[in-house]
Amino acid sequence: MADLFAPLDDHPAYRQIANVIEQRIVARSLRTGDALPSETDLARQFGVNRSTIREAIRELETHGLLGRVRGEKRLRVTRPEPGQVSSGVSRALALHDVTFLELWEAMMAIEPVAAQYAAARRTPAQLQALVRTAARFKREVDDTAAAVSAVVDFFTAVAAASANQVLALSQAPLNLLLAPALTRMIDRVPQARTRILEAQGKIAVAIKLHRSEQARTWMEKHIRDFKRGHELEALNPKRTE
Amino acid sequence: MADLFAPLDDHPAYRQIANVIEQRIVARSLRTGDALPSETDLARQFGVNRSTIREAIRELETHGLLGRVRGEKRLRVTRPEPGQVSSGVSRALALHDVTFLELWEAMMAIEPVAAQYAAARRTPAQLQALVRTAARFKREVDDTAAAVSAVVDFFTAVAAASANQVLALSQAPLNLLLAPALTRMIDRVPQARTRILEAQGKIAVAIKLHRSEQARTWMEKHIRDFKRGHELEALNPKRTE
DNA sequence: GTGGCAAAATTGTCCGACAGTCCGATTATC
DNA sequence: GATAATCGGACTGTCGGACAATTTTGCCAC
Repeated sequence: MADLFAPLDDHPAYRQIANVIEQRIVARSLRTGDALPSETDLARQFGVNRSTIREAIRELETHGLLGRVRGEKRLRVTRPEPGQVSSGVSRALALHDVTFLELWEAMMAIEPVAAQYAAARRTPAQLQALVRTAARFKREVDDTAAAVSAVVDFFTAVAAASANQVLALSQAPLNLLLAPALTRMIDRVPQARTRILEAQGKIAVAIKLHRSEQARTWMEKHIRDFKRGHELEALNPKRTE
Repeated sequence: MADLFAPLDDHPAYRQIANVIEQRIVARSLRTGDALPSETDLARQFGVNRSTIREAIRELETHGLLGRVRGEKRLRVTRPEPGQVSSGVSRALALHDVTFLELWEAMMAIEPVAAQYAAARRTPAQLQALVRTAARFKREVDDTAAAVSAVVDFFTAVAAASANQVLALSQAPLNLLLAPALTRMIDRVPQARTRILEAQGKIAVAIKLHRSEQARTWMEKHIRDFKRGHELEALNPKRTE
């Protein structure tokens, strides 16, 4: 049964101010790139102290709605960068103790589709970027950290080539979660590196040739391999050294 | 070619402090539910002014890492709530002007899979919640706002029943973007309401009976309908009244 | 142990201040 | 005339202190 009265929570001034400015930004009344008035000026306009304004600004800054270009002093309205947003999401997921299986299922849902659209729509530049990360993996295959980073970048490149911001932004957080899991796995499962190398090659070719179906299928196999690898890793004893 | 020197960016004190505290939280050295020291105490520990601490805290608060239970004064370590996180993501996507097609493709990737796992793993309680939102849609089918909200909640309920936090969190932002698009569509495409009603029924039954494949298939049809509806809407003239 | 109460602590907000730095305009230089 | 050096103003980051409102705590009586 719903209560008759909702508890009223008084928002402190800094939050109210943050909300007001946020609404202006979302409503495009403040547009991307616009410079914000100075803190002193804002304090005057809102009729509060500068300290209060600063707290409000911090809020918007961490949301990625405000930022400053390097070396500049004044804040400007910014569009939240995918990297910033996704790192927040993956931190949240990490704190919720997501299992590898949960991560894997989500990857299985998203990555193949991204690959499929990437094959259909990639630009030459995107293809090139993708091929380069694949080459990087091949080159640095023995340096675990570099190899893992290359794998992650490969996924990112595929998502970027999909020309779908929603997919790309849904996919980005998965990468950050994948990295640690993959690091463990790649060291303990000998065949992992070869399989990844092969899969990346097949996927890259499919995307190059605009073969949507093949790109999706190979990406599916690729991801499925991760699960196999993870299961194998669980069986193998830790390397003790 | 790479520059010889990278630009050095000095992080202001409030950001450094925020980072330190954040790391402690992520590393579980500060655990969920723990109360944070008072601002004065933190200022002493970090050797900075209380104002600086406050700015740092605002940062962590908006990330959802700190929060306070209603009516309490002291801050405690909190796990970022999915709702909070996803609203940030969808705001970011909105500011990036995602198209309906992008949204649709992402839904098409995620929702059917969520339905599939929901059918496999839903608890009785989750099923009940899901059935209730379906019933709510049926009941309020003529109130556009309420109907749209019910549709969104139906998706949320399915994702929750999938027992996969990653999928659920990937799916949540899509809802917030779907709502406005759906509102326009449902008013202009007469058959939309009936189709949604039918699809929700089929999906609910499939999930009830643990029929994974059926759940996924029906969800696919359901989502596909959205695209059809969107195309029809584009053809139809706006209702002028 | 429980309830009640006064004292201490804490948060939200304000005020004023100052060093370091960025920006724009003015002036000096080639 | 174009460019380089210079200067003052504006702005941010940080500091110190202050105060009301409210929460938390410690204590006492029951």
